[in-house]
Amino acid sequence: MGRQPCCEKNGLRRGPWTIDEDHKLMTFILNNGIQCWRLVPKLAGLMRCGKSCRLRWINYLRPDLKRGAFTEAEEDMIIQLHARLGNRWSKIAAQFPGRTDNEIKNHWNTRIKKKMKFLGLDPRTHHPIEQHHNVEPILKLENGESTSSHTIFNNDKIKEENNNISIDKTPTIEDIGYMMMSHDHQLESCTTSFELEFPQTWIDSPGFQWDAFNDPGLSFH
DNA sequence: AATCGGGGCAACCGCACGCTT
DNA sequence: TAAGCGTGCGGTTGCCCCGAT
Repeated sequence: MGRQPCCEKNGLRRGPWTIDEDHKLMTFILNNGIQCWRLVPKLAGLMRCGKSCRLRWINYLRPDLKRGAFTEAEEDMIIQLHARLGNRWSKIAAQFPGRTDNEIKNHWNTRIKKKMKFLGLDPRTHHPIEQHHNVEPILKLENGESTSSHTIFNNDKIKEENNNISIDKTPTIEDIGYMMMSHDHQLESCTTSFELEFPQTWIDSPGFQWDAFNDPGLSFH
């Protein structure tokens, strides 16, 4: 015997919530609290199923929700928690008061995953995608060519424009980020390459700037 | 100005789990 | 012990917005 659906589907509204529905749900919950989600829509006068009401409340209407973009510290923490917990979004969200599991999951899928791939890390395992440590993140340039962060870092022209960066050391993520932020021209030549530090150290770097990857001239694979 | 495509986010779906009967 | 029920969770979908063409 299969499970009963959580509600009768017939006659119930679906899709985006209206302001009036939000108002009804919020007023009801603030006045009466939540005893049984199945009863909430009936008592609140809503043509929604209880499950939909619960989701709307948790993800959008709760007064303690924190709005706005994720900070770099939050992103770093999400990555660390994901490495430990995997896709247990509710457990991860529990560490972020005011954030929802849905919000964190969406942020992971739309932003952090891409950035990890750029760093040569598998978002599922947090291990390098390649077997070797010298994984080169691949960048696509405006002119359609592909290159790597190594190439950018070792480009003579960029070196000239970033003379505050030593070329005799392994670049830090700050170095790469700085150079990528100022990258507004196409590469003309490649020079010697070097071994990158293990990518995980980039993420752990306290000065790591994700914004470095928003350079309009670059896109991620 | 119109169209297209991609990104981001809200919401839905189905399953799992724990509690009750 | 098994069935029913309510809720939570994670994956997926669909829609809207915005930038590019």
